Amino acid sequence: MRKSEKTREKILDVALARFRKEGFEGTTMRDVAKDAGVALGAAYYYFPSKDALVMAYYERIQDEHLEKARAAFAQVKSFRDRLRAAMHTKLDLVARDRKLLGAVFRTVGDPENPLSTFGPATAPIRKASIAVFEEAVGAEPLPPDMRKLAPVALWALHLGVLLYFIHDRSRGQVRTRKLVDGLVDMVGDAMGLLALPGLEPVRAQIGALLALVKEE
Amino acid sequence: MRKSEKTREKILDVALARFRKEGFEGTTMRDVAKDAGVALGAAYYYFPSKDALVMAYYERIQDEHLEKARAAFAQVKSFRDRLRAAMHTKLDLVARDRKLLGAVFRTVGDPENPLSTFGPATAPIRKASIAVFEEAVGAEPLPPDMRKLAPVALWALHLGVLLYFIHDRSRGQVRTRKLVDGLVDMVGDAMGLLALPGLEPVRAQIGALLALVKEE
DNA sequence: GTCTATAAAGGGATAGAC
DNA sequence: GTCTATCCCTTTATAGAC
Repeated sequence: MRKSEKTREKILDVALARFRKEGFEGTTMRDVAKDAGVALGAAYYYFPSKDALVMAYYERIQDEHLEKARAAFAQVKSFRDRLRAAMHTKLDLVARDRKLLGAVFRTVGDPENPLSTFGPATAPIRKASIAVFEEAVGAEPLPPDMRKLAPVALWALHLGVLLYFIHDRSRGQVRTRKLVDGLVDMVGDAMGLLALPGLEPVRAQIGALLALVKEE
Repeated sequence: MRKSEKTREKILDVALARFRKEGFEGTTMRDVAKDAGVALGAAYYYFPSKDALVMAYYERIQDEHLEKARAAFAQVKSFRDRLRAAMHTKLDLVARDRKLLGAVFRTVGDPENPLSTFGPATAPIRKASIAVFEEAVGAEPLPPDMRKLAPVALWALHLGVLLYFIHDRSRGQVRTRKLVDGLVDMVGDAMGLLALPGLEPVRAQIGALLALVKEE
Protein backbone atom coordinates (compact mmCIF):
# COMPACT_ATOMS: atom_id res chain seq x y z
CA MET A 1 0.00 0.00 0.00
CA ARG A 2 1.44 3.31 -1.05
CA LYS A 3 1.85 6.01 1.55
CA SER A 4 -0.73 8.25 -0.08
CA GLU A 5 -3.23 5.43 0.10
CA LYS A 6 -2.49 5.05 3.78
CA THR A 7 -3.09 8.73 4.38
CA ARG A 8 -6.37 8.53 2.52
CA GLU A 9 -7.52 5.55 4.56
CA LYS A 10 -6.54 7.27 7.76
CA ILE A 11 -8.54 10.36 6.90
CA LEU A 12 -11.57 8.30 5.94
CA ASP A 13 -11.34 6.17 9.09
CA VAL A 14 -11.23 9.08 11.51
CA ALA A 15 -13.96 10.86 9.56
CA LEU A 16 -16.30 7.88 9.82
CA ALA A 17 -15.53 7.50 13.51
CA ARG A 18 -16.47 11.14 14.02
CA PHE A 19 -19.57 10.89 11.85
CA ARG A 20 -20.78 7.89 13.85
CA LYS A 21 -20.27 9.70 17.14
CA GLU A 22 -21.26 13.26 16.30
CA GLY A 23 -23.24 12.88 13.11
CA PHE A 24 -22.51 14.48 9.76
CA GLU A 25 -23.43 18.05 10.64
CA GLY A 26 -21.74 17.78 14.02
CA THR A 27 -18.42 16.94 12.42
CA THR A 28 -16.20 19.57 10.82
CA MET A 29 -13.53 19.04 8.23
CA ARG A 30 -11.21 20.71 10.71
CA ASP A 31 -12.01 17.99 13.27
CA VAL A 32 -11.33 15.33 10.69
CA ALA A 33 -8.03 16.86 9.64
CA LYS A 34 -6.91 17.25 13.23
CA ASP A 35 -7.85 13.66 14.15
CA ALA A 36 -6.02 12.37 11.11
CA GLY A 37 -2.99 14.49 11.93
CA VAL A 38 -3.01 16.38 8.64
CA ALA A 39 -3.75 19.94 7.62
CA LEU A 40 -7.19 20.97 6.46
CA GLY A 41 -5.93 21.34 2.92
CA ALA A 42 -4.59 17.79 2.92
CA ALA A 43 -8.00 16.41 3.82
CA TYR A 44 -9.44 18.32 0.87
CA TYR A 45 -6.68 17.00 -1.33
CA TYR A 46 -7.97 13.46 -0.82
CA PHE A 47 -11.67 14.21 -0.46
CA PRO A 48 -12.88 17.17 -2.48
CA SER A 49 -15.84 17.69 -0.17
CA LYS A 50 -17.39 16.53 3.05
CA ASP A 51 -19.97 14.68 0.98
CA ALA A 52 -17.17 12.77 -0.73
CA LEU A 53 -16.32 11.20 2.60
CA VAL A 54 -19.85 9.92 2.92
CA MET A 55 -19.76 8.50 -0.59
CA ALA A 56 -16.49 6.74 0.15
CA TYR A 57 -18.23 5.18 3.13
CA TYR A 58 -21.12 4.02 1.01
CA GLU A 59 -18.75 2.57 -1.55
CA ARG A 60 -16.99 0.63 1.15
CA ILE A 61 -20.29 -0.68 2.56
CA GLN A 62 -21.35 -1.72 -0.89
CA ASP A 63 -18.35 -3.95 -1.44
CA GLU A 64 -18.89 -5.62 1.91
CA HIS A 65 -22.58 -6.05 1.19
CA LEU A 66 -22.01 -7.95 -2.04
CA GLU A 67 -19.60 -10.23 -0.19
CA LYS A 68 -21.86 -10.92 2.80
CA ALA A 69 -24.97 -11.30 0.70
CA ARG A 70 -23.28 -13.87 -1.53
CA ALA A 71 -22.22 -15.89 1.49
CA ALA A 72 -25.79 -15.81 2.77
CA PHE A 73 -27.25 -16.71 -0.63
CA ALA A 74 -25.17 -19.89 -0.64
CA GLN A 75 -26.99 -21.11 2.47
CA VAL A 76 -30.53 -20.86 1.13
CA LYS A 77 -32.58 -22.04 -1.81
CA SER A 78 -35.64 -19.88 -2.43
CA PHE A 79 -35.95 -16.39 -3.86
CA ARG A 80 -37.77 -15.26 -0.75
CA ASP A 81 -34.88 -16.34 1.44
CA ARG A 82 -32.34 -14.68 -0.79
CA LEU A 83 -34.25 -11.41 -0.79
CA ARG A 84 -34.60 -11.60 2.96
CA ALA A 85 -30.87 -12.24 3.27
CA ALA A 86 -30.02 -9.35 0.96
CA MET A 87 -32.00 -6.94 3.12
CA HIS A 88 -30.85 -8.24 6.48
CA THR A 89 -27.16 -8.40 5.60
CA LYS A 90 -27.36 -4.78 4.52
CA LEU A 91 -28.99 -3.80 7.78
CA ASP A 92 -26.33 -5.75 9.69
CA LEU A 93 -23.65 -3.75 7.93
CA VAL A 94 -25.08 -0.34 8.66
CA ALA A 95 -26.46 -1.25 12.09
CA ARG A 96 -24.28 1.23 13.95
CA ASP A 97 -24.24 3.86 11.21
CA ARG A 98 -27.70 5.35 11.32
CA LYS A 99 -26.42 8.90 11.72
CA LEU A 100 -23.96 8.39 8.95
CA LEU A 101 -26.36 6.75 6.60
CA GLY A 102 -28.69 9.72 6.74
CA ALA A 103 -26.04 11.82 5.08
CA VAL A 104 -26.18 9.57 2.03
CA PHE A 105 -29.70 10.84 1.46
CA ARG A 106 -28.80 14.53 1.69
CA THR A 107 -28.30 14.73 -2.04
CA VAL A 108 -31.21 12.61 -3.32
CA GLY A 109 -33.10 15.67 -4.45
CA ASP A 110 -30.21 17.57 -5.99
CA PRO A 111 -29.34 16.45 -9.52
CA GLU A 112 -26.83 19.31 -9.82
CA ASN A 113 -24.74 17.85 -7.06
CA PRO A 114 -22.11 15.62 -8.63
CA LEU A 115 -22.42 13.19 -5.73
CA SER A 116 -26.19 12.93 -5.87
CA THR A 117 -27.49 9.49 -4.93
CA PHE A 118 -29.11 9.21 -8.33
CA GLY A 119 -26.54 11.14 -10.34
CA PRO A 120 -24.09 9.92 -13.00
CA ALA A 121 -21.03 10.18 -10.74
CA THR A 122 -22.44 7.60 -8.33
CA ALA A 123 -23.47 5.19 -11.09
CA PRO A 124 -20.77 2.61 -10.24
CA ILE A 125 -21.80 2.42 -6.59
CA ARG A 126 -25.44 2.23 -7.62
CA LYS A 127 -24.64 -0.55 -10.04
CA ALA A 128 -22.89 -2.60 -7.38
CA SER A 129 -25.77 -1.95 -5.05
CA ILE A 130 -28.28 -3.22 -7.61
CA ALA A 131 -26.10 -6.22 -8.43
CA VAL A 132 -26.88 -7.73 -5.03
CA PHE A 133 -30.54 -7.80 -5.95
CA GLU A 134 -29.78 -9.21 -9.38
CA GLU A 135 -28.14 -12.13 -7.66
CA ALA A 136 -31.05 -12.43 -5.27
CA VAL A 137 -33.45 -12.71 -8.19
CA GLY A 138 -31.04 -15.23 -9.67
CA ALA A 139 -32.62 -17.91 -11.81
CA GLU A 140 -36.13 -17.26 -10.53
CA PRO A 141 -38.63 -17.96 -13.33
CA LEU A 142 -39.82 -14.56 -14.48
CA PRO A 143 -41.14 -12.96 -17.66
CA PRO A 144 -38.02 -11.86 -19.57
CA ASP A 145 -38.64 -8.12 -19.26
CA MET A 146 -39.25 -8.43 -15.52
CA ARG A 147 -35.94 -10.20 -15.15
CA LYS A 148 -34.08 -6.97 -15.90
CA LEU A 149 -36.40 -4.69 -14.04
CA ALA A 150 -37.11 -6.55 -10.83
CA PRO A 151 -33.63 -5.90 -9.37
CA VAL A 152 -34.03 -2.15 -9.81
CA ALA A 153 -37.43 -2.25 -8.17
CA LEU A 154 -36.07 -4.25 -5.26
CA TRP A 155 -33.13 -1.89 -4.93
CA ALA A 156 -35.55 1.04 -4.73
CA LEU A 157 -37.49 -0.85 -2.08
CA HIS A 158 -34.26 -1.34 -0.16
CA LEU A 159 -33.66 2.41 -0.22
CA GLY A 160 -37.06 2.87 1.39
CA VAL A 161 -36.12 0.34 4.03
CA LEU A 162 -32.92 2.24 4.78
CA LEU A 163 -34.88 5.45 5.17
CA TYR A 164 -37.25 3.72 7.57
CA PHE A 165 -34.25 2.27 9.38
CA ILE A 166 -32.69 5.69 9.88
CA HIS A 167 -35.84 6.95 11.54
CA ASP A 168 -36.52 3.76 13.48
CA ARG A 169 -36.04 4.45 17.19
CA SER A 170 -37.09 0.99 18.38
CA ARG A 171 -34.52 -0.97 20.37
CA GLY A 172 -32.07 -2.54 17.97
CA GLN A 173 -34.30 -1.29 15.15
CA VAL A 174 -36.44 -4.42 15.48
CA ARG A 175 -39.26 -2.65 13.68
CA THR A 176 -37.19 -2.34 10.55
CA ARG A 177 -36.40 -6.05 10.78
CA LYS A 178 -40.11 -6.80 11.00
CA LEU A 179 -40.80 -4.47 8.12
CA VAL A 180 -38.27 -6.33 5.99
CA ASP A 181 -39.84 -9.69 6.76
CA GLY A 182 -43.27 -8.33 5.93
CA LEU A 183 -42.09 -6.74 2.71
CA VAL A 184 -40.34 -9.90 1.60
CA ASP A 185 -43.52 -11.91 2.08
CA MET A 186 -45.51 -9.24 0.28
CA VAL A 187 -43.16 -9.26 -2.67
CA GLY A 188 -43.31 -13.05 -2.74
CA ASP A 189 -47.11 -13.03 -2.63
CA ALA A 190 -47.30 -10.35 -5.30
CA MET A 191 -45.06 -12.33 -7.61
CA GLY A 192 -47.19 -15.40 -7.07
CA LEU A 193 -50.35 -13.48 -7.81
CA LEU A 194 -48.90 -11.88 -10.90
CA ALA A 195 -47.93 -15.25 -12.27
CA LEU A 196 -51.61 -16.17 -12.40
CA PRO A 197 -53.00 -16.74 -15.89
CA GLY A 198 -55.13 -13.95 -17.28
CA LEU A 199 -53.03 -11.20 -15.76
CA GLU A 200 -50.96 -10.45 -18.84
CA PRO A 201 -52.33 -6.89 -19.09
CA VAL A 202 -51.37 -6.14 -15.50
CA ARG A 203 -47.92 -7.60 -16.02
CA ALA A 204 -47.48 -5.52 -19.16
CA GLN A 205 -48.58 -2.44 -17.28
CA ILE A 206 -46.05 -2.96 -14.52
CA GLY A 207 -43.32 -3.78 -17.02
CA ALA A 208 -43.94 -0.50 -18.84
CA LEU A 209 -43.80 1.42 -15.58
CA LEU A 210 -40.55 -0.10 -14.44
CA ALA A 211 -39.03 0.48 -17.86
CA LEU A 212 -39.95 4.15 -17.55
CA VAL A 213 -38.19 4.42 -14.23
CA LYS A 214 -35.16 2.52 -15.38
CA GLU A 215 -34.58 4.59 -18.56
CA GLU A 216 -33.55 7.43 -16.36
CA MET B 1 -52.59 42.41 6.05
CA ARG B 2 -50.32 43.78 8.70
CA LYS B 3 -47.08 45.39 7.62
CA SER B 4 -44.98 42.73 9.27
CA GLU B 5 -46.83 40.09 7.32
CA LYS B 6 -46.08 42.02 4.15
CA THR B 7 -42.38 42.07 4.95
CA ARG B 8 -42.42 38.35 5.62
CA GLU B 9 -44.15 37.64 2.33
CA LYS B 10 -41.74 39.89 0.50
CA ILE B 11 -38.75 38.06 1.93
CA LEU B 12 -40.25 34.69 1.10
CA ASP B 13 -41.17 35.78 -2.42
CA VAL B 14 -37.72 37.05 -3.35
CA ALA B 15 -36.13 34.01 -1.70
CA LEU B 16 -38.23 31.65 -3.78
CA ALA B 17 -37.48 33.62 -6.94
CA ARG B 18 -33.77 33.28 -6.22
CA PHE B 19 -34.05 29.60 -5.33
CA ARG B 20 -35.85 28.94 -8.59
CA LYS B 21 -33.19 30.71 -10.60
CA GLU B 22 -30.00 29.84 -8.75
CA GLY B 23 -31.00 26.84 -6.68
CA PHE B 24 -30.84 26.50 -2.92
CA GLU B 25 -27.07 26.27 -2.58
CA GLY B 26 -26.55 29.04 -5.08
CA THR B 27 -28.59 31.50 -3.07
CA THR B 28 -27.25 33.27 0.01
CA MET B 29 -29.21 34.83 2.83
CA ARG B 30 -27.39 38.04 1.96
CA ASP B 31 -28.83 37.88 -1.55
CA VAL B 32 -32.29 37.34 -0.17
CA ALA B 33 -32.05 40.23 2.26
CA LYS B 34 -30.71 42.55 -0.42
CA ASP B 35 -33.43 41.59 -2.91
CA ALA B 36 -36.09 42.10 -0.29
CA GLY B 37 -34.62 45.46 0.67
CA VAL B 38 -34.13 44.53 4.29
CA ALA B 39 -31.15 43.98 6.52
CA LEU B 40 -29.73 40.51 6.95
CA GLY B 41 -30.98 40.51 10.54
CA ALA B 42 -34.53 41.12 9.37
CA ALA B 43 -34.45 38.05 7.16
CA TYR B 44 -33.38 36.01 10.17
CA TYR B 45 -36.01 37.71 12.27
CA TYR B 46 -38.71 36.15 10.10
CA PHE B 47 -37.00 32.96 9.03
CA PRO B 48 -34.70 31.40 11.59
CA SER B 49 -32.75 29.55 8.92
CA LYS B 50 -32.37 29.12 5.21
CA ASP B 51 -34.14 25.79 5.53
CA ALA B 52 -37.09 27.56 7.10
CA LEU B 53 -37.62 29.39 3.81
CA VAL B 54 -37.90 26.08 2.02
CA MET B 55 -40.39 24.79 4.55
CA ALA B 56 -42.47 27.94 4.20
CA TYR B 57 -42.51 27.25 0.48
CA TYR B 58 -43.69 23.73 1.02
CA GLU B 59 -46.37 24.89 3.42
CA ARG B 60 -47.62 27.37 0.86
CA ILE B 61 -47.67 24.73 -1.87
CA GLN B 62 -49.58 22.42 0.42
CA ASP B 63 -52.39 24.88 0.99
CA GLU B 64 -52.71 25.50 -2.73
CA HIS B 65 -52.63 21.80 -3.43
CA LEU B 66 -55.56 21.02 -1.15
CA GLU B 67 -57.51 23.80 -2.84
CA LYS B 68 -56.72 22.77 -6.42
CA ALA B 69 -57.18 19.09 -5.73
CA ARG B 70 -60.61 19.70 -4.21
CA ALA B 71 -61.68 21.67 -7.24
CA ALA B 72 -60.51 18.84 -9.47
CA PHE B 73 -62.19 16.18 -7.32
CA ALA B 74 -65.51 17.91 -7.82
CA GLN B 75 -65.27 17.31 -11.57
CA VAL B 76 -64.81 13.55 -11.46
CA LYS B 77 -66.49 10.50 -10.02
CA SER B 78 -64.09 7.57 -9.64
CA PHE B 79 -61.28 6.94 -7.21
CA ARG B 80 -58.86 6.47 -10.06
CA ASP B 81 -59.70 9.90 -11.44
CA ARG B 82 -59.38 11.51 -8.05
CA LEU B 83 -55.99 9.94 -7.45
CA ARG B 84 -54.86 11.01 -10.89
CA ALA B 85 -56.08 14.54 -10.20
CA ALA B 86 -54.32 14.63 -6.83
CA MET B 87 -51.00 13.73 -8.44
CA HIS B 88 -51.31 15.98 -11.47
CA THR B 89 -52.45 19.07 -9.59
CA LYS B 90 -49.43 18.68 -7.34
CA LEU B 91 -47.14 18.43 -10.35
CA ASP B 92 -48.82 21.49 -11.87
CA LEU B 93 -48.06 23.44 -8.74
CA VAL B 94 -44.39 22.58 -8.55
CA ALA B 95 -43.84 22.52 -12.31
CA ARG B 96 -41.33 25.35 -12.29
CA ASP B 97 -39.84 24.56 -8.91
CA ARG B 98 -37.73 21.49 -9.54
CA LYS B 99 -34.59 23.07 -8.12
CA LEU B 100 -36.48 24.31 -5.13
CA LEU B 101 -38.27 21.07 -4.46
CA GLY B 102 -34.99 19.23 -4.20
CA ALA B 103 -34.15 21.25 -1.11
CA VAL B 104 -37.21 19.80 0.62
CA PHE B 105 -35.55 16.40 0.42
CA ARG B 106 -32.26 17.55 1.88
CA THR B 107 -33.38 16.58 5.37
CA VAL B 108 -35.20 13.26 4.72
CA GLY B 109 -32.38 11.27 6.24
CA ASP B 110 -31.71 13.47 9.23
CA PRO B 111 -34.07 12.87 12.16
CA GLU B 112 -32.05 15.29 14.32
CA ASN B 113 -32.87 18.18 12.05
CA PRO B 114 -35.98 19.92 13.40
CA LEU B 115 -37.16 20.58 9.87
CA SER B 116 -36.73 17.02 8.69
CA THR B 117 -39.33 15.93 6.15
CA PHE B 118 -40.38 13.15 8.51
CA GLY B 119 -39.77 14.92 11.81
CA PRO B 120 -42.24 16.15 14.45
CA ALA B 121 -41.88 19.82 13.58
CA THR B 122 -43.19 19.26 10.06
CA ALA B 123 -46.11 17.12 11.22
CA PRO B 124 -48.74 19.77 10.38
CA ILE B 125 -47.52 20.16 6.80
CA ARG B 126 -47.33 16.40 6.44
CA LYS B 127 -50.85 16.06 7.77
CA ALA B 128 -52.19 18.55 5.27
CA SER B 129 -50.27 16.78 2.55
CA ILE B 130 -51.80 13.43 3.48
CA ALA B 131 -55.27 14.97 3.77
CA VAL B 132 -55.38 15.41 0.00
CA PHE B 133 -55.06 11.67 -0.41
CA GLU B 134 -57.64 11.03 2.28
CA GLU B 135 -60.08 13.01 0.22
CA ALA B 136 -59.01 11.18 -2.91
CA VAL B 137 -59.78 7.87 -1.25
CA GLY B 138 -63.04 9.41 -0.11
CA ALA B 139 -65.93 7.00 0.26
CA GLU B 140 -64.25 4.26 -1.75
CA PRO B 141 -65.35 0.87 -0.39
CA LEU B 142 -62.35 -0.47 1.50
CA PRO B 143 -61.65 -2.76 4.43
CA PRO B 144 -61.84 -0.52 7.52
CA ASP B 145 -58.16 -0.76 8.42
CA MET B 146 -57.12 0.04 4.86
CA ARG B 147 -59.26 3.14 4.96
CA LYS B 148 -56.87 4.76 7.42
CA LEU B 149 -53.71 3.42 5.91
CA ALA B 150 -54.25 3.85 2.18
CA PRO B 151 -53.83 7.66 2.28
CA VAL B 152 -50.43 7.35 3.94
CA ALA B 153 -49.33 4.79 1.39
CA LEU B 154 -50.49 7.03 -1.46
CA TRP B 155 -48.76 10.00 0.08
CA ALA B 156 -45.52 8.01 0.23
CA LEU B 157 -46.01 7.08 -3.40
CA HIS B 158 -46.45 10.75 -4.21
CA LEU B 159 -43.12 11.53 -2.57
CA GLY B 160 -41.51 9.00 -4.86
CA VAL B 161 -43.17 10.68 -7.82
CA LEU B 162 -41.78 14.06 -6.73
CA LEU B 163 -38.31 12.58 -6.50
CA TYR B 164 -38.67 11.19 -10.00
CA PHE B 165 -39.98 14.55 -11.15
CA ILE B 166 -36.96 16.39 -9.79
CA HIS B 167 -34.65 14.16 -11.79
CA ASP B 168 -36.83 14.07 -14.88
CA ARG B 169 -35.07 15.92 -17.69
CA SER B 170 -37.66 15.17 -20.35
CA ARG B 171 -39.31 18.17 -22.00
CA GLY B 172 -42.03 19.47 -19.71
CA GLN B 173 -41.38 16.43 -17.53
CA VAL B 174 -43.75 14.36 -19.66
CA ARG B 175 -42.16 11.20 -18.35
CA THR B 176 -43.30 11.96 -14.86
CA ARG B 177 -46.80 12.55 -16.19
CA LYS B 178 -46.70 9.16 -17.87
CA LEU B 179 -45.38 7.59 -14.71
CA VAL B 180 -48.28 9.03 -12.74
CA ASP B 181 -50.84 7.67 -15.17
CA GLY B 182 -49.20 4.25 -15.05
CA LEU B 183 -49.02 4.25 -11.28
CA VAL B 184 -52.64 5.28 -10.92
CA ASP B 185 -53.73 2.40 -13.11
CA MET B 186 -51.49 0.04 -11.21
CA VAL B 187 -52.92 1.13 -7.88
CA GLY B 188 -56.41 0.74 -9.28
CA ASP B 189 -55.65 -2.73 -10.61
CA ALA B 190 -54.01 -3.75 -7.35
CA MET B 191 -57.02 -2.65 -5.35
CA GLY B 192 -59.28 -4.59 -7.68
CA LEU B 193 -57.15 -7.68 -7.33
CA LEU B 194 -56.94 -7.40 -3.58
CA ALA B 195 -60.71 -7.20 -3.33
CA LEU B 196 -60.91 -10.69 -4.77
CA PRO B 197 -62.32 -13.31 -2.39
CA GLY B 198 -59.80 -15.67 -0.86
CA LEU B 199 -57.13 -13.01 -0.48
CA GLU B 200 -57.83 -12.20 3.17
CA PRO B 201 -54.35 -13.36 4.24
CA VAL B 202 -52.68 -11.08 1.72
CA ARG B 203 -54.86 -8.17 2.77
CA ALA B 204 -54.02 -8.81 6.43
CA GLN B 205 -50.34 -8.96 5.56
CA ILE B 206 -50.42 -5.63 3.80
CA GLY B 207 -52.49 -4.08 6.56
CA ALA B 208 -49.94 -5.14 9.16
CA LEU B 209 -47.13 -3.68 7.09
CA LEU B 210 -48.79 -0.33 6.60
CA ALA B 211 -49.64 -0.17 10.28
CA LEU B 212 -45.98 -0.70 11.09
CA VAL B 213 -44.98 2.19 8.88
CA LYS B 214 -47.69 4.47 10.17
CA GLU B 215 -46.90 3.92 13.89
CA GLU B 216 -43.76 5.87 13.37
C1' DG C 1 -42.88 44.45 18.04
C1' DT C 2 -40.17 45.54 13.81
C1' DC C 3 -36.15 46.60 11.96
C1' DT C 4 -31.03 48.57 10.82
C1' DA C 5 -26.28 48.24 11.24
C1' DT C 6 -22.43 45.92 12.43
C1' DA C 7 -19.54 42.53 14.28
C1' DA C 8 -17.92 38.12 15.04
C1' DA C 9 -17.84 32.98 15.71
C1' DG C 10 -17.40 29.01 13.21
C1' DG C 11 -17.18 26.07 9.10
C1' DG C 12 -16.82 24.61 3.86
C1' DA C 13 -13.91 25.24 0.25
C1' DT C 14 -9.80 27.12 -2.41
C1' DA C 15 -5.24 29.41 -3.89
C1' DG C 16 -0.79 29.32 -3.85
C1' DA C 17 3.63 28.68 -1.42
C1' DC C 18 6.80 25.02 -0.31
C1' DG D 1 1.44 16.07 -1.35
C1' DT D 2 1.03 18.97 2.19
C1' DC D 3 0.54 23.32 4.58
C1' DT D 4 -0.91 28.17 5.61
C1' DA D 5 -3.71 31.83 4.71
C1' DT D 6 -7.81 33.42 3.08
C1' DC D 7 -12.53 33.89 1.11
C1' DC D 8 -17.28 33.65 1.68
C1' DC D 9 -21.14 31.90 3.85
C1' DT D 10 -24.60 30.67 7.76
C1' DT D 11 -25.84 31.81 11.97
C1' DT D 12 -25.78 34.29 16.37
C1' DA D 13 -25.46 38.36 18.86
C1' DT D 14 -25.76 43.13 20.20
C1' DA D 15 -26.98 47.91 20.51
C1' DG D 16 -30.04 50.92 19.27
C1' DA D 17 -33.82 53.40 16.08
C1' DC D 18 -38.88 53.76 15.31
